[in-house]
Amino acid sequence: MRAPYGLNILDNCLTCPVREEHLFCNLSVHAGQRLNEIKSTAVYPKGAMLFIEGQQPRGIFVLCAGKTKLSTSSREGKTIITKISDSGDVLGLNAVISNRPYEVTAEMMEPGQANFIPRDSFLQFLKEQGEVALRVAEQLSRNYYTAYEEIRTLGLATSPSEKFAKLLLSWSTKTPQNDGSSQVKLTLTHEEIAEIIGTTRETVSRLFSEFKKRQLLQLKGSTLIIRNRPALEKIVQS
Amino acid sequence: MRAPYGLNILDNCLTCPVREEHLFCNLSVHAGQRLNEIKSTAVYPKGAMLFIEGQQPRGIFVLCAGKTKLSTSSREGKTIITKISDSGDVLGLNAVISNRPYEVTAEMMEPGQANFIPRDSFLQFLKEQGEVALRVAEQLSRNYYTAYEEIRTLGLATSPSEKFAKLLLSWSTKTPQNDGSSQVKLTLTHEEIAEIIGTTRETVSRLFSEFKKRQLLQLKGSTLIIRNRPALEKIVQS
DNA sequence: CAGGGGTGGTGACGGTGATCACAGGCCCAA
DNA sequence: TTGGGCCTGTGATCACCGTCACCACCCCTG
Repeated sequence: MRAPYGLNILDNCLTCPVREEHLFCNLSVHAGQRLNEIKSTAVYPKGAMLFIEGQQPRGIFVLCAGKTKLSTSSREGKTIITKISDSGDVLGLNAVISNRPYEVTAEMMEPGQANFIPRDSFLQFLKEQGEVALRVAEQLSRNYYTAYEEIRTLGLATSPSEKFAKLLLSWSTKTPQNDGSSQVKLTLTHEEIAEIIGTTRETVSRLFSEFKKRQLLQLKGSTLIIRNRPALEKIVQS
Repeated sequence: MRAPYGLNILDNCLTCPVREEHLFCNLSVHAGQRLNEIKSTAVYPKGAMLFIEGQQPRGIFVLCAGKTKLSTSSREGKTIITKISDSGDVLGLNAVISNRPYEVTAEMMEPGQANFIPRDSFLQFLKEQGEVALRVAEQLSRNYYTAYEEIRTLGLATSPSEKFAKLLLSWSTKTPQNDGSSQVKLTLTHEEIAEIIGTTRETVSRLFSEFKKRQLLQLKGSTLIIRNRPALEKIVQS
């Protein structure tokens, strides 16, 4: 019996869309074998925490199925979501490489599956496999650019509407239609969107109303239709 | 004739405080020699731009003398300063490694000197020298954590006073005195501080007044005396 | 079917910080 | 000495958005 998603990193690689950033795709046969020896697979329910901000790094997680919410919180309970990770993403890499505590909390947003590689085995693996070490450096560099984009969003955009528009655009680019609009399945609550753009649930709610009124977007059930990208880009301006 | 600061990376290494994060200190003799072959040194006036956000990466800069302001701007002209770099720091590393445009602008805040290593030579150098590649990965990882700290500051701290207190504390930790206070030479204008914490010059000015009144800090000429760290920490709370 | 938890809409209110405006200070160069 | 930049302080104003409050859903599960 077999889960519909691959239980094996290499298998999974074959089924997932080809993206260079998939750290462990297209490895040499030998490296792939070693990888399968040191990894273990687990299934997680919705709400499961892969790791929590501040914990010592136990290892890295390679997401096979399910979305994961990466977030960081202040003591008073304010939370910001820094990234929604998807199948194929590698989580906890920075913490493991630099041996510092996990800088975020990783929580499953839906039932899913992940491969786990313990820290020691992984570092050992890296020493043996030069080609993978290079991939890791590139991945770290990508993570850095993502973080920087976040800084620009939080620091340069002043109004919530600007950040909201930016978020909509980032969704929209993934599913372009030929008529200029695009559709996205909306899986986030207003609360979660608020935590992404750093505002309150009420404000997000009002932003949806406003943008609907201004014909920038449209909601059909849980699918979000983004009309008028140019207008959104004008709001963003940066 | 010789500048007071080292013209040579290795010389400079000897004169600068010993910190592991100095990428090119304590290398093997061979690696050091290669490094000196591919580097070139230049002196820069105040206001000089080492590189500008969006440019293709030409190479990395190792700062020998002078402070550098790293910043990113939006189209409308709003600017945030993400870091003040000091002697010993390596600039442009991420861009060079990942071959993406510089993500920030680096501007000399005072006259200074830097070693430049062209992209191609540097990448070649990395391939030859495994030990340095590892250092680079560690440095990238440190950069990432710095960026993350920035995200937490911008995203989680709500009021300007919170961010201001946080900034003061980050200065204060560098120069602890035995009585709990600490002194810092204040080299930034209110405008620049505003760009660091993402607010306006006027607000910074008012914050200084307020904090002086509350006995949190004191100004003697251009030296800033930070009294009462605990109170500042209470303001930060996160 | 009722009850309840999670979610979404919307009104009212008030604090806060951005914006504008202006005045005084400092430093350097002519 | 006298300008003219830049920097700093501070008042007045006002839009905006966070906060609180409440209600209407929707979808469970009992």
